[in-house]
Amino acid sequence: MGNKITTLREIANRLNFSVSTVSRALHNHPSIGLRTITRVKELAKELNYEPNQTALFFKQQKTHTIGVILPNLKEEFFSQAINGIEDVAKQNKYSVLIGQSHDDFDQEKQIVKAMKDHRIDGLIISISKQTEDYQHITNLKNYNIPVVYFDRVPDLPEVHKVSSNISSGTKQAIEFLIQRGHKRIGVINGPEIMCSCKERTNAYLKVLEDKKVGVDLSLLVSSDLTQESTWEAMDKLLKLKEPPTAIVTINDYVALDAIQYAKKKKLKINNDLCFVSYANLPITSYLKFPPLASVEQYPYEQAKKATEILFELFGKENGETTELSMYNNVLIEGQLIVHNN
Amino acid sequence: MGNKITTLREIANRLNFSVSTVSRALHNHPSIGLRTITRVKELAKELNYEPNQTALFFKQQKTHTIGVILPNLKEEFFSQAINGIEDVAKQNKYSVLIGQSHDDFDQEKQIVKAMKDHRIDGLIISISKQTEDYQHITNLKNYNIPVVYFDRVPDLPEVHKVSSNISSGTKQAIEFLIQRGHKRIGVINGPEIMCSCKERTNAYLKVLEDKKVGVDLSLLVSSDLTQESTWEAMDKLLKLKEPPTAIVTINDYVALDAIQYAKKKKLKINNDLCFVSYANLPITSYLKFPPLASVEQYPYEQAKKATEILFELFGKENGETTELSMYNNVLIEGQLIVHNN
DNA sequence: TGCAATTACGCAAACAGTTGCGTAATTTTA
DNA sequence: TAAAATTACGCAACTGTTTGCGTAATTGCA
Repeated sequence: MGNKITTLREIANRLNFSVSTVSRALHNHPSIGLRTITRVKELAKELNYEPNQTALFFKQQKTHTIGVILPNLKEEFFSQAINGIEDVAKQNKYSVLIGQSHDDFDQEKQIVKAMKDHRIDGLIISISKQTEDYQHITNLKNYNIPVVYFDRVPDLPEVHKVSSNISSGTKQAIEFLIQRGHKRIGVINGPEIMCSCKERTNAYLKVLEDKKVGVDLSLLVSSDLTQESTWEAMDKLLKLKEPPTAIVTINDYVALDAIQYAKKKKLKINNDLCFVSYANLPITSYLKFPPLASVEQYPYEQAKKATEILFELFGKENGETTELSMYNNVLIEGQLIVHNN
Repeated sequence: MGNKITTLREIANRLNFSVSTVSRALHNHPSIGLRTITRVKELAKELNYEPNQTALFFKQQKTHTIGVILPNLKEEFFSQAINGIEDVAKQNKYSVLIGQSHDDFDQEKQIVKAMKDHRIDGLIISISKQTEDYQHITNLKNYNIPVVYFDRVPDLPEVHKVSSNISSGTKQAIEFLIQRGHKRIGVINGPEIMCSCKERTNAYLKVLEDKKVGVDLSLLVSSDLTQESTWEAMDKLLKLKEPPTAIVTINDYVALDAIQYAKKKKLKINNDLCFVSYANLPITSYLKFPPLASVEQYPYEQAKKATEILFELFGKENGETTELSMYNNVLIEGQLIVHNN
């Protein structure tokens, strides 16, 4: 089927009209006669004409495409986030270009560059755990590409971001454990460069203070989110003279690895040692030893909100948004979900 | 930062050259003098010139973008597949436009249309479980957009496809169960319109025949992959006068739901009732009651191979590939993985 | 019948880049 | 010193579409 793709010119030639007349006819421009409009539209339908979007994109300097960069799609947290993004994008007739950084800074930079070259209209990004330097991203404003960060957001004032309220989530988690009688509560946090981690630490300390529970800084350890690193963190905690009776982990995946380690050490999960984490992944319902509770962070809503903000930014475009108050910094409230199986 | 994006014209104007000279200078065209090349390149670097890819794409009628449509990203099978696609795309300096059909035929059609409008250079698709009619996809050849199906492939001869060898996988699964003494082996298959399901049924029947095990067709039930449907299927199987002692399910997710149901019925998993499934998801290692074994289907390799085929097709482009022998139909061998926890 | 108003359409530029062809200027060769 | 060869660059077309402006043809009205 050597079918040629129909263009305006094709239609114009066949009807002996100019390309501009055909274009206007298809758009019901008032300056075009009814008979002409009818003839053009008939032939257009017959030839199955569809405007070449790439030409349009090129002309109007818009690609109707948003870029999404996240650490990975394997974690259900992020695949749910994608749903939120896709839904909003679809409503606005936008397509989604996707890239996984695999938590690698260089890959993240590469993807940003590729997306910039593709002239995406905007970017939604959850930064890699290695990312400390945001130039490759902030640089996008030179290309008039707005950026909204979500979940893993940088600690910068002049950016748009949506993230989970780690403080309140942590408060819920720790208070839950204190209420159940725990006094030595360990924390397996993530890499310190992730700004949510500082927040988690601060919130932890504040709750202990408020509740008059003594603080022991050796209960605070961190993992780079790999299994080995989590096991090392567990090792540190369990080797303390007074090991914790409960552990809060940065997310469910780390919790799973930590639980596995505890099991290997013959500890009774949620008995000798309780776990609470963040994310509340659906798979936990099938798990042998799920965390006792998990802070639901509503990835769909976070991502949806981030995308909505991006589309708002498309609307503005015009003036300088240099006023600090113009930057969105949305916090989504998490909620502690207690598992009962 | 009202930074304008630098164009060839900008450089040309500043140096009093023509746009074409600048373009050629940047490409080291032999007809351009060395001094000119140097001056142009200097200014280009200074102004941070980067060619407008959309203009290029438009001119060469290529978008350097491949579309990927799959049922969802939530299933780890598909998110691993995406990795295979992304890796090959990246090597070829291509970007990936993604869309989830959510197993809905209409959404699938919509996404195909959107991607066609975006003039993707090629499509990789794993069809929705509702899809019986492939016109919206085959129609893409009118736009010279090659398509490669993977995993969930249609039963058509004149298409390129990569899928798992269900027959051999099923053979391994059933023989494994027979070897362990099972004689009444149930099957929870997927919707009949999925062509892998027929294959699974046929392979099942063939193995039973080869091994001289009697066939009872009431042991063959199907689920539409939702939890409710799987539970109904389980209900049918367990209510048989002679219920099965082992069940093979179409994938791990269905297995998990089936196992949950069996548990509710107070059956001892992998004791009263054994499960074997397909996919071998990593999460099963954390599970309370994982299937006894699962046929690994290598989604990364499947998707990678599909993408490689797509890029080969980009190479051809030229003549009609109407010869049936020209169509790729790759089967990836699965392997039964026995879990031991 | 002549002039204004209206209708109906085409020309060309614009978006950013590439490229065949043409040509002026310079250098080489006879 | 004139012709030939080479060097160095510009013009214009092309990708498909939209749109400001201009103009020819038709109609209305006096």
